[in-house]
Amino acid sequence: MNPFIAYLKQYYHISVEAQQALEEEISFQQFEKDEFLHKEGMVCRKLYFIEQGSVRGFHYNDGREVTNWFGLESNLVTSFHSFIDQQPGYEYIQTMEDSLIWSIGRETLYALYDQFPAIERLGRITCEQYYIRLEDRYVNAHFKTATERYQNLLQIHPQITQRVPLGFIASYLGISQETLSRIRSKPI
Amino acid sequence: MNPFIAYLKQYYHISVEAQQALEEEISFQQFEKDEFLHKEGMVCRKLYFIEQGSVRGFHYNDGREVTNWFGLESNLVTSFHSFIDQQPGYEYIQTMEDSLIWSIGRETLYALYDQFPAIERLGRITCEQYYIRLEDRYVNAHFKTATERYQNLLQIHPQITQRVPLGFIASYLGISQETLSRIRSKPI
DNA sequence: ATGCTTTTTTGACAATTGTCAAATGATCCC
DNA sequence: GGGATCATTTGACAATTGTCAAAAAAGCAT
Repeated sequence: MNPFIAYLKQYYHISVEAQQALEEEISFQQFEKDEFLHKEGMVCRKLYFIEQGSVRGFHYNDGREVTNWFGLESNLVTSFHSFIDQQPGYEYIQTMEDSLIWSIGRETLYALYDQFPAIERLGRITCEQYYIRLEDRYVNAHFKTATERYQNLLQIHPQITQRVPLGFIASYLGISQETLSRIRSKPI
Repeated sequence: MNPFIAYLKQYYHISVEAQQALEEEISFQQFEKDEFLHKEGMVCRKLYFIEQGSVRGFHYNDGREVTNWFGLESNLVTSFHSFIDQQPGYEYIQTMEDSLIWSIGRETLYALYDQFPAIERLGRITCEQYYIRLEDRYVNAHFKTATERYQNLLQIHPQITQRVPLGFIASYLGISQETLSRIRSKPI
């Protein structure tokens, strides 16, 4: 089965018809490392599903790149604010490795919401689940020390340090690269 | 019109039938300052709408209270993680002022989702909008300096310093009360 | 392998913020 | 009104983290 559909079905069961309709509307693309899925100033029209590989969302803050989130295998990603309100945003989405990625257009998705309440339910449920994740991320980022945040990240994504440059991770954790390097070299 | 319903209708138009069904299911309650809407270890079964007053969400971190969010007039609030997954959580919700608050039960809301796709759409849309707010909050909290975060808060909620103790605000901003006091006393 | 580029580490110092303690100011309640 | 409680400010110092600069290590292409 299509991995995107299989992923969605974890959250809520949908009818064969709804599933077929979805399947017809999603498209597949291969990306090389460092390609952009989305850029600042654009309106984001697609919701992506990472089958394999990894991407990051980042923006510029006082001329510096700030990595805001990572998307690994089996993650839905989009430039959320831009996608929902169909406004240009400040965010970039870029692959960090060669990646296999599925996507569905916003217009298409919304048409499916009209046609199949079960698909809209899926939309609601995944949004809720991603809200919870973001909230956890927020609490972790905002109220824990840099060392705790790093250890937390290692627990959730043990492979991440093998796959993602230190600078991106430091930026994601909200600390300088030098500080992260020192945290890593410190004895436990 | 009921202020809760009026608030929801900003996001998406619903039929008179759906509106009546909603109206029958919501209930009203007055709370005094410092009352709890929800406590750690409980499963949160209600979604609240603040007509007047203010509440905060907080939890304990190493024995210290940490204020995670504020809810003022015309805000939907709940202990999100607990409400969605119906699991006990670590969060408290407490009023900060005498408050007028509407609520709807989770079971009831989900029954309405089954009956009226338009209400489920409303659920999806509000979740999306609250996701966006949380993302903004995340970026602001994580990648800006304490002074910038404070000024940002003043811009969004100018009245907040008149209504909320400094300690809560400091905790919300992720800094110590003393640091916030010094930021405030500093010349612009 | 060799050089070239990128990434990571290290050092020295400065800036920011936290902590503890005490003083001041505000509010509540009887 | 006055004492108790709570909230805010201030000071001194310590801890954490950032910044800049340079060195070391790792990765990549030819």
